[in-house]
Amino acid sequence: MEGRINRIKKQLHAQKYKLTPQREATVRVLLENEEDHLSAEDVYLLVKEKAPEIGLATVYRTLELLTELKVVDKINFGDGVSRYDLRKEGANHFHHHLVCIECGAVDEIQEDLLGEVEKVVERRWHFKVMDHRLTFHGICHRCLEKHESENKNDSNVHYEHEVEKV
Amino acid sequence: MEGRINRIKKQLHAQKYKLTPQREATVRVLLENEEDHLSAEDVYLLVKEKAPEIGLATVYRTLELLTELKVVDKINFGDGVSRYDLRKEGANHFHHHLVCIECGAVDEIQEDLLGEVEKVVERRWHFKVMDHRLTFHGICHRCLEKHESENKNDSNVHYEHEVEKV
DNA sequence: ATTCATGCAAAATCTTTGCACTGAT
DNA sequence: ATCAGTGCAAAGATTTTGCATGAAT
Repeated sequence: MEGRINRIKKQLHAQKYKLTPQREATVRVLLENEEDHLSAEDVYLLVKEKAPEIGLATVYRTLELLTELKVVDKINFGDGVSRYDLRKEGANHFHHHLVCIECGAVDEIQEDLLGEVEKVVERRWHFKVMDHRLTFHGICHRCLEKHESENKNDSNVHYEHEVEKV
Repeated sequence: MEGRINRIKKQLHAQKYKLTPQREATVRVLLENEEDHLSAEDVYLLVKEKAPEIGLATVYRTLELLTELKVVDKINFGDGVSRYDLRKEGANHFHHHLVCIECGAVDEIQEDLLGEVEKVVERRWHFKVMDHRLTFHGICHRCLEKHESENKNDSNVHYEHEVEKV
């Protein structure tokens, strides 16, 4: 982990930015919650635990900076907030997401599934692909399993019979 | 076009909603600007031309309703606003987008390029895919062509020689 | 009459900005 | 002394909500 912080530090220096204590605390929070998709507010609250004096505006400014440097990706799943997702080191593509429409869980796919598709796009649409965003909406494996066990007992439930409230 | 409006009307009625004049005006604007990716504000301004008394809140409520009915898709390209994109009739998948990072143009791909990829996701991640969002970021064919003609004259420019300001 | 939808304005959210101040060269 | 970076509060922007009014059965 120290290694990754150091490399981010170098990236900052290369562009004449400093790794201030506030920025470092923010980066650490992102590294420690790599699996999650934190909003700016989420990051702020977590950073506050280590560095209580930090301001929300600084968090926003840091996240913007990290987005510029492509250390994180700013994503949007359709609720009103932007979320920030650390890039895997050496990843030249943005990983994909599986959003469960039942429980809201967001899982990640690291593999690049789009190699062939990108070739098609470059050839057929004459479009130079630099990056991509791919999100699937559907039902996650956990919810699917839950349904299977429920269905053992529910196979002849009739919702039409629901009692109307008077 | 009248046919499409009628079908949308039926979809509304099926869910006990009415096609009020305001809703109809909103739908017409969407149909007339099918190629674009209008924000709520954009829609509001266009609807106002036909029905000047309409309120912005009604436009928001109508767009929300149409999103629920899957007549439109609510999308987000990362600027702060939601955009609304009419679904092609009969399309069971959401079309893809090509966003140019130079000129900002957004082109659409109607073809479904993800059939194989979705099968992989369902098998390998045990995830039931219901819908997807795919956006490529890169350089569109217009900008690429512009570069090619510029490069005829620019092939030996050296940016390192830029003069520093004192 | 009742119910659904509307317009307006106010409120709520999320994000950005202005400004005075601090801390490191 | 300079200058990037910070915290705070205010402003901005987008979207949602409360409520009185209006239209349609």
